[in-house]
Amino acid sequence: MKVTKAQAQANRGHIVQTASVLFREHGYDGVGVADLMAGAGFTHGGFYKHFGSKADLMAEAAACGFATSSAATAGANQASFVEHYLSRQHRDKRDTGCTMAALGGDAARQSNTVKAHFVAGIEQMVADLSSNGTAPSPEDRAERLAMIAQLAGALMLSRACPDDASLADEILDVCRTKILAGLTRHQE
Amino acid sequence: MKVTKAQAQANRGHIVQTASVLFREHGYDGVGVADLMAGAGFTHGGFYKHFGSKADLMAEAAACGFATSSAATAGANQASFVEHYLSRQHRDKRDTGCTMAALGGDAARQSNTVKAHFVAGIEQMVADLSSNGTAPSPEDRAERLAMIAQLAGALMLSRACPDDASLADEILDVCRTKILAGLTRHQE
DNA sequence: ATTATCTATAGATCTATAGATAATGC
DNA sequence: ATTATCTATAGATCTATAGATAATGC
Repeated sequence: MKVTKAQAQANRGHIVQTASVLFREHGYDGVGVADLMAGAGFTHGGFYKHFGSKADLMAEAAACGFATSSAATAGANQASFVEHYLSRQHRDKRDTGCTMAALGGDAARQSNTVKAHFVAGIEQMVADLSSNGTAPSPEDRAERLAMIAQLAGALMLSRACPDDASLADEILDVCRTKILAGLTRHQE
Repeated sequence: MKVTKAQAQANRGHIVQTASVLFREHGYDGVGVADLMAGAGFTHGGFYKHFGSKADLMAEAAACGFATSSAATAGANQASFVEHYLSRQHRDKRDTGCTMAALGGDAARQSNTVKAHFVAGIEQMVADLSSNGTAPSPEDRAERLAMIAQLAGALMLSRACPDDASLADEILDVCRTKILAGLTRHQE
């Protein structure tokens, strides 16, 4: 039954990663501890040897979700990032997509610990959207924060439409057009 | 125990209205049938004489939430609507605020019936933002949809920050500035 | 000896239903 | 006679804990 310390740590990490996926798919309240553990390949009893509570795992899972998104984002230029973010593929695959858009609404109802990870995730995205490593000017920072709000809002609203509603694609399309136009205007 | 037919209909409406508030505050999964009925002043057993299921009520509550928002929105000019939408008061009072921002993320995980009410709610907001009764031009429609996505995203992300995070206000401020600048530019 | 995981379960809560009650509506 | 509401409960599920098991780590 017992495993090596290294394996136990790996198992713990796997639970966090599984949770970050299942929470994005079903919401914080939509998946139970037993589901999370079963998804990671364990029985639910062992959960509390790894985490103090479900709320503790929610915080770690948020950080994990932001970290994987950031790894994928960093390095891409802004235009291609926007194209991907507002793609139908991203909208239709919530479980591995942006944590902000999938769980931002849920986060408002969670503890400050969970919320603090959302602040860090948003700041990380602002940083990832910098072409170089230097801190952005106040104008650039404002521009990026406003863009992030529009991206997350567009994705959330598009996902709130039934599959057959033309509005779902329309929201993505109008926001993509408008944001990309803003980027080229800004580059001049 | 029994009440008049008119009173029963009024009670039903009161349950829907209470639900639209409690759902916005706690999420669709965060409040149970017993809580909803207790909030409206009833015991939970009577619920199923009014509604077929909790999911049925969720759809009606969404429509109710959008209807009350629309009644408050219609008539205001775009700038003052934006000022109110991105105010700290609106952010800090989720239960009677915009249903889109409070439950958009939850709606993605609900039935197409619930989602259809979100489409209707978004279309209603587009219509309410028209100064006159005529249908907007494609350009105006795109402009409004993009603005709605940014408004809802900004509110959602601001609410996902801890109370003491300066980012919460910053998100509202940068989006307000940027949207209002766009409105005046567009009016020229 | 320690501990990661498993089996089993306590206690609370959730959706939904059944049957009683008491007032309306014919 | 009908029915809106209430009391009570069934059956499922949820978070968390207790104790057993079996392998690691000293």
